[in-house]
Amino acid sequence: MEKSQKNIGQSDENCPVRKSLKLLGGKWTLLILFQINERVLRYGELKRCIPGISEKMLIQELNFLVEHKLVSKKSYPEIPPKVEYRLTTLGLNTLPIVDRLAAFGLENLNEQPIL
Amino acid sequence: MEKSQKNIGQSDENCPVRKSLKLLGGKWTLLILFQINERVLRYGELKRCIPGISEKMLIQELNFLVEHKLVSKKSYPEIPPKVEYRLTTLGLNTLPIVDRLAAFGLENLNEQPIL
DNA sequence: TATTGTACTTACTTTTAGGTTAGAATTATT
DNA sequence: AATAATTCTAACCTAAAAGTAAGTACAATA
Repeated sequence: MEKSQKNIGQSDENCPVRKSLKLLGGKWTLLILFQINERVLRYGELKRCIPGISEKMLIQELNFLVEHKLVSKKSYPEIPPKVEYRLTTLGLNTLPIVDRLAAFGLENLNEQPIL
Repeated sequence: MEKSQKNIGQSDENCPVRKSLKLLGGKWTLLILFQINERVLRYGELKRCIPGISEKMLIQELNFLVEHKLVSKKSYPEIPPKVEYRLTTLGLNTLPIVDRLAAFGLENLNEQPIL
C-alpha cells in the first residue's frame, strides 16, 4: 500500500465517529439532548424528565453542553431563579442520532432485560 | 395528571434511548461495530483498524459484543490461530446509528479540535 | 421567624473504565 | 533451541466518571 493512499477503514483521531463519540459519548449526554428535544425546559422540569440522574451530573452535563454549543441557556433575574434550556442548531443536529438510537431500542430491545 | 396517563417525555428505565445506550454506550462499542461494518475481519486486522485501543479492551469489547449477539465469531482450528468476526443481523441494525454519528461528525466537527 | 422554592455548588467517596505488562498456547521456521 | 506468528488471559494499577450528601442564596409566604 502506498503511503499516499487513504487509510480506508482506519479510525484514527480524525475519524468522524470518534470525534462525535468524544463529544456525545457521555453516559447522560444523548439522553439529555433527547429529552430537551424541540422543547424549552426549565432545570427542574428536565430533572423530573430524567429519573435517576443526580443534580450534580445534570448540572455538570448541562454546563458541558452549553460550553460546547449544543444547548443554550437563558437565566431570568428572578427569585426563586428560573433558567431555561433549549437546543441550539448544533444540538438539533444531534437529534437524528438519538432518533436512530430510540428506533433501535424499540425494534430490537423489547421487553428483554439484556443488561 | 392522572395516574393512568403515559409519562410523555419521561425517561425511565424502559426508555428505548436508555436501553440502547446501556448496550452501545461503551467507549469503543460503536466504533468497533462501525469498523467491522459489512466486512469479515480477523482479530489482528480489526486491531489495526482501531489505532489506540489496547488488546485488553478490544478483546473485552468483542466478547461483550458476541455475548450480546451483535457480533458473531468464527474460530478456525489452525496454528497460529485464526478468528473471524462479523456483524449479526442485530449488529447490522446498529449501523444506521453509527452512520448518523459519522454524518454528524463530518458535517459539524470539521477540523476544529473541540475537545 | 421558620419554611418553601429554585438552581445550583462543594467536598468527599465509590465505582467503573481503561491502561500496562507479562505470559500462555501451539506449530512452523530458522 | 530459539524465534515468530496469532489470539487471547491474567494480574495489577490508575484515572476518570459518577454517586452522595450537605450546603448556599434570596425573596416570598405562612
